[in-house]
Amino acid sequence: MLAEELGLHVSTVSRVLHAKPDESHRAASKATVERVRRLADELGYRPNPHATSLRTQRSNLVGVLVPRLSDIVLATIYEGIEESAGEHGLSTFVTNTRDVPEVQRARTDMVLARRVDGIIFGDAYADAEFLREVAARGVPFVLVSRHAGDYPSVTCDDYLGGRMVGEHLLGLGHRDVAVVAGEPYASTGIDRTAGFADAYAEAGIEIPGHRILHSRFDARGGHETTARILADGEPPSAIFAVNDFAAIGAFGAVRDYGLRVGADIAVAGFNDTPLAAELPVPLTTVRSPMHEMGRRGIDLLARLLQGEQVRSERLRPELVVRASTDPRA
Amino acid sequence: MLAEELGLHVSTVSRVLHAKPDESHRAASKATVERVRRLADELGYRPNPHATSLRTQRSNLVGVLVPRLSDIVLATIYEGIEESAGEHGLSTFVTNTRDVPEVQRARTDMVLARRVDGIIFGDAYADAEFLREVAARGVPFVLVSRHAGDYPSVTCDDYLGGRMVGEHLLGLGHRDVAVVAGEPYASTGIDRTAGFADAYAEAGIEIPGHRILHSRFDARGGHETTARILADGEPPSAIFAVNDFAAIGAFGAVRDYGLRVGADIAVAGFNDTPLAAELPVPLTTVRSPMHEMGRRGIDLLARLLQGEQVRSERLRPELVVRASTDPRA
DNA sequence: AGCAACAACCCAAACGTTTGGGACAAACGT
DNA sequence: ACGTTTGTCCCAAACGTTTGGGTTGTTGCT
Repeated sequence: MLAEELGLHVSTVSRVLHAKPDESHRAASKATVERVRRLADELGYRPNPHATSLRTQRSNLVGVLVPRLSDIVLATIYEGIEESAGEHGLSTFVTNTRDVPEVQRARTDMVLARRVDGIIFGDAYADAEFLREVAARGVPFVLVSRHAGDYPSVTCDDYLGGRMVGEHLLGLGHRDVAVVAGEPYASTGIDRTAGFADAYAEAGIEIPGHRILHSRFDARGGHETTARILADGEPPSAIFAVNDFAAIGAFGAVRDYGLRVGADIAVAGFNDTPLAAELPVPLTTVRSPMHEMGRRGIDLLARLLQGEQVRSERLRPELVVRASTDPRA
Repeated sequence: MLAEELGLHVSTVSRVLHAKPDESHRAASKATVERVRRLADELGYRPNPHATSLRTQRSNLVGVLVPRLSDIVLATIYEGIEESAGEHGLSTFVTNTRDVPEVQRARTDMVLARRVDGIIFGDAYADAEFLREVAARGVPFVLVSRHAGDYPSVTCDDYLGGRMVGEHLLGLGHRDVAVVAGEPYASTGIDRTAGFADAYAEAGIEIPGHRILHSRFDARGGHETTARILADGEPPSAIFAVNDFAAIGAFGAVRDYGLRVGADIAVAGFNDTPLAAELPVPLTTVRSPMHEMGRRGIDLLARLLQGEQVRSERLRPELVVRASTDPRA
C-alpha cells in the first residue's frame, strides 16, 4: 500500500478507505480522512484484490459457465449478469463448456481453483447429477436459463411459452405439427416441448413420437433435424423449433425442400432474438427476458452469498406473432 | 498450503510442485517427490492463485474488452481466445464496452484494478487515442478484430475482403451500388468499405457519397440504414453491408420496401456467420477467420508478455457466393 | 583424516491487505 | 487530582505462496 507516503500506518489508511461515509470519523480524524482520501484518488489507488482476497478469504469473483457464448441467448444473459454483477461489487469469469460434461467438470474445477465465491451455471443438465456433486462440495451456485433438481434457478417459464405457441398454431388450424425439440438434457427444450404438446393434447391431438425430434440448438442443427422431418412422409403444416436459431435452420431446410415459410408451412421459434424480426419472412417466436434472467441470476447468487435463503424465479414469456406462421401478420 | 501434513516445509513442497519433470530431483529426494505428488492430487490441491499473484506480481490474467458479446462475431473471437488462453496458462476476463468510450475507460480501469497482466481490445477506435493512453501507462496489450495506430493486432484483411465483394458485384454487372458501412470508428467497416470502393474506382466507377452510409453493426442498424438508402431516389441494384447482421437487417428493409433479395436487389454481407447459409435467401458474404483471430490474438499477447517483439497479423478472408447476389448460385 | 561436494531439506522475508487489540494523549467527570 | 472515557492512531498477526540463502549429514577424493 503506497498510501503511507503520508506517514500513516497502513491499518489506519485501510480503515479510512473502508469506512462507510457516515462512520468515517471512527477511523481517524476528519483531517486525516480527508488527506487519505485525497491522496488515494490522486494516485488512483486501487487495493490489490489478490491481497484482499488472500486476507479475507473472499474473492468477490463468480464463475459463469455457459454452453457457448456464440449463442446469442447465452451471450445476452451474460450481458445481464455482468451488468448487475458490477452493482454487487462482483466480477465475473465466463467460460464455454459446449455442453460437454467433461468440460463442465474441468471448467468448474478451473473456476474453483481461481477461488470464486460462487458459480452461475447456464449449462445445467436436467438430470442434475453433476450439480449434486458441486452442491456436495459446498459451493454456492445458481442456475440460469435452465433449471434442474430444485437448485435455485432463474428461468423463463418455458412450459408456458411452449403452450402459447401450441395454442397459437391450433388457433390457425394446424393439426399436423412437428417439433424441433433441442437437446434432450436441456430443461428449456424439454419444457417448451411439453407445453406445446400439452396444448395439443388438451385439444384432443396427440403429437406422434416421430414428429418430435431432438436437435442441436444452432442453425445447422435446426436445419438437419427439419430436413429429417420433411423427408419423413407428408410434411407437417407447421413446425415449432424450440429456439430461434434452430428455427432459422428450419427456414433453410424448408427452402431447400422447395417450400415457402409462412405460405406453405408455418414455422415458430423461441427467444425473439434481434434477428427474428428482420428475416425475409419475419419469425413468429416467444420473447423470453434474457437480459433480465442474467440480472436476476446474479442477484440471486449475491443473496445466496449473503447467506440468505433464496427461491427460484420463473419469468413470464410473451408470444410475438409474425409472418412465419401467419402471412397476414 | 495444507500439504505439509507430511511434515515437510512449505518451501520444499512448493519446489517439488513447480519442478519440471526432468529436474524434480533437484528439489527433493525421489521418495519425497513421490509422496508430495501423491498427496497433492489426492487432496486435489490447487495453489491459491491470489497468494501466488501476490508473491510473484503476475496474475496470469488477461482482460478482454469487446463491444458486445451478443455480437456473434466477437463471441466467436472470444471463444478462440479462451481456448488458446488455457494452453498458455492464462485466464481471461471478458467485459462488454458497447463501444462507448467512457465504458471502455471504466472497464479498462476495472481490469487493471484486477491486476491483469495484459489486455486484448476487441473494441479499438481507429483514432487510437485511448490506446495511446493505455500504452503510456505501460500496459501490454494487443488488438483483435480491429486495428488502430500500429499497435500489435490480429485482424482479417478487411480491405481485401471488401475488394473481393466489389469485384464480385462488378462481375455481375452491378454499377449502381450502396454500402452500409458500419460505425465510422471501426477499422473493420472502414477497410471493407475502402476495399470495395477501390475495386469500383479501378473499374472507373466512383461510388457517390450518398451511397455510403454509416450504420450500427447490428440487424436493426442495417435495417434503418438500408431503409434510408432505399428511400433516397432510385434504389441501387446491389447493397454491400459490412457485416452479416447488418446484411440481415438489410434483408428486412428490402422486404419492407417490397423488393426481393437476390431477384430484385443483390445483398452481400461480411463474416459468414453460421446464419448466413440458412437464410431463406442464402447470403453472399466473406468468410473471416474469427476463431483463429482469437487464438492468434492471445498467442500474440502471450509472446508480448514474455518480452518478445511481436508483429501484427492479417488473416486472409474468402468470398462465399450465395443466392443473395446470384440467384443461380 | 581432512576437506570438498553434494543431496535433502529448512528458514525467513516478502507480496498487500484486514482486523483484533493495544498505546498514548487530551478531555471529562467528580 | 485522579480515574475514566474518548479520539486518534499504531502494532502485529495472518492469509498462502515463492525464492535466495542457509544448515545439516553423507559420500567421494586424496
